[in-house]
Amino acid sequence: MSSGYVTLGQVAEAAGVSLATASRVLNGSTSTRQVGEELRERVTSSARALGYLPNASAQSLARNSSSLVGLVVHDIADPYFSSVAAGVTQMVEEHGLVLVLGTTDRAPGKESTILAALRSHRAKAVVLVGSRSTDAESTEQLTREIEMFRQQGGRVACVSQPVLPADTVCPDNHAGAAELARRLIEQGHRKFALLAGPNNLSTARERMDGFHSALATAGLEPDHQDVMHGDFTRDGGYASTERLMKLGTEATCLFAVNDVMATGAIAALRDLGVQVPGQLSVAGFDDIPTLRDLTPSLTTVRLPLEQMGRQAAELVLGEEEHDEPRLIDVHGEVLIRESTRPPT
Amino acid sequence: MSSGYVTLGQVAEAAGVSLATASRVLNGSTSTRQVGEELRERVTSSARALGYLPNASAQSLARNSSSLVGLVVHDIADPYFSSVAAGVTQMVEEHGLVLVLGTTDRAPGKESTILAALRSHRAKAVVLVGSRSTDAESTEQLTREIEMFRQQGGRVACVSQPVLPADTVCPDNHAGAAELARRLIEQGHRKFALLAGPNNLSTARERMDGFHSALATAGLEPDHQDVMHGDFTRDGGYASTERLMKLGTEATCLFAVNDVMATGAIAALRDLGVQVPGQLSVAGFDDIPTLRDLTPSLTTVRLPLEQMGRQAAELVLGEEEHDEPRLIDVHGEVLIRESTRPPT
DNA sequence: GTTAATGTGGGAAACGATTTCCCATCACGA
DNA sequence: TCGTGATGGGAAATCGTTTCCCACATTAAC
Repeated sequence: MSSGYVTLGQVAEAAGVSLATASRVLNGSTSTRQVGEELRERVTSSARALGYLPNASAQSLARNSSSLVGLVVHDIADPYFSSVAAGVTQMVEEHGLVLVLGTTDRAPGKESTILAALRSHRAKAVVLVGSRSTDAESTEQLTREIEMFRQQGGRVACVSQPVLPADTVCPDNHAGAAELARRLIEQGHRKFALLAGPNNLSTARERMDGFHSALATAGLEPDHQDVMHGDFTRDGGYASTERLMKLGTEATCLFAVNDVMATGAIAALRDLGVQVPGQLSVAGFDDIPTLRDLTPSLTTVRLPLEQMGRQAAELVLGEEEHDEPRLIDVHGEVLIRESTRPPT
Repeated sequence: MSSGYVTLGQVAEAAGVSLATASRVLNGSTSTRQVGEELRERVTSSARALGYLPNASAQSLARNSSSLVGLVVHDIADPYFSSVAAGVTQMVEEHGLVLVLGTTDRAPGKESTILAALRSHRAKAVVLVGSRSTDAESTEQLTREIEMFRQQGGRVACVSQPVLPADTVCPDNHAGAAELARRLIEQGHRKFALLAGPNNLSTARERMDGFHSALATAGLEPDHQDVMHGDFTRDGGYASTERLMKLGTEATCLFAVNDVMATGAIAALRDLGVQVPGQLSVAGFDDIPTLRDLTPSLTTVRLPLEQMGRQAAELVLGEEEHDEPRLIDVHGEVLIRESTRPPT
């Protein structure tokens, strides 16, 4: 008591039963095994009396599986990730499991490191969020790591990473961006500037491609559009926009491939004295909840971020063990708001 | 190999040494024990060759301590918490440890549950973030749980929870709010409306008290100010503001005790057709990074959220074991921006 | 009235590491 | 040559649970 730990042995002793019996009782009846009503009562009551708390490490060791579930994101302060994380967290706790959060800081090898740690802890499952750079070497390493994780009985799901061999919840970036482009063209825009993010990120690339393909369909020459690459962050958007404006552009509408960059773009334009949407329209992608109160409100493509997190978690926490990877397609809804308007 | 696991025993066998020696090598020499250079080499190389990954559960069991560090927040999607979380995460990973994230959803008993789970996992430390309701019963239970956590060798730090018996990183809410009030009075405001949040939350209460005390000092009657209580969320701020305006107020400035509520307030005012700051000034508290691009930009009190997270983590991950709780006071910097201006 | 089937409980071997003893071996000085 | 340390390495206990397997009843079946 003084030193802190109450073991199952002590509970068993106090209840006058064997270790095995005590374990059986506390595990909520191991399958078909029955334990007498009276003994069951004796065990539970002395467990409660002693304040017994099972040693999770010992359980994991014996069962060769823990109650840990991993979640890997690039940056938890980024509202995109924290929204998805909220969904994942919710489901994980609902299942009575414990969430382990790993952040990569967008460093290439970090995911593998985190996955190894989860493997070492015998984690039940892991949810990988966010498109990664398509760097061949680290992708290969990650794939290997995922394979090992699976072999150890762990389950893997991804959000927005269609490349990886695992269950995936993925927004239809291409269609969403294309639809957005159509709507903007409908508004009268003909010349666009694109804040494209890092060009080796699948998400960024898909959104750009979708946008471009809609332009092509409308008979507009994608090649004539200005494209700026930069960080997927608010500051990245700010910097890219500054660069863009310094270079000069004829665009009447700026499409940032995510809301966070669009926010940076609007800030940059304000600092440069460019009216939004008066002189330049701005559109984003994601519909980040925290950014919904921006003025002007962002025209964007709404993604159910939290729900995507929940779905991904369900994919790995659910009963059924599928053998081939499942893909949940998420539809994005175009929202035309104040930040875009027909060009003058 | 096929079934997935490589144990230390296999590594030892491959290297032709005993389990003990292999362990000593891989633990980086247990204190004074030396292992021959040649053997050391043989062990590490066959560990690498076999792809040995220590079983964290087994290690925890043997050492009676794991590499897990807990972080408890109310809601990870709330940018206040995700900012602090980013700081904590950073330090935890820097120390080569693994972060466990628990969220309470603002439910009273949840923290204790999470703490018990961490105890069960023999977590090294835990950081508790966010003021809790001053509900006597659950506070007592939490205090007990913290005490047990400590007895098991775990360390505890809090952010913004000055009540609890543990190392704490706490903003000086009173002083910050008071300073803000002074600056607003300086601008010419005399009549304020307060969005106070839940009135049993220490943070909300302190900020309100600080604000009020500055008013009193300035010879203004705090009692004459309008006060609205409500959720600490964006929607809570929105709802409270609607109520406030419906009731009517003579205030020229609205102080929301956090930025998230202030954002809701501005949204509500916009929907009601009230100009900010033209007809009504609005001020917040925290300086949430994601909300810095709001228009009008928020007058607020800047808190170094991420740094606070880092400091809390350091408190509990650092070398020295202090016996009496330390308190790190965080100063908030008043930022007068666009959302407030002298009343007309 | 034996035998089989069933239901209950305990004993003891895992699980995979760490760590404490204890035993070789070797070198060195007396 | 014989202690006497020092040094490197192995055997085994230990951590707290789970679980396989066996023993003993009690009852059912033939």
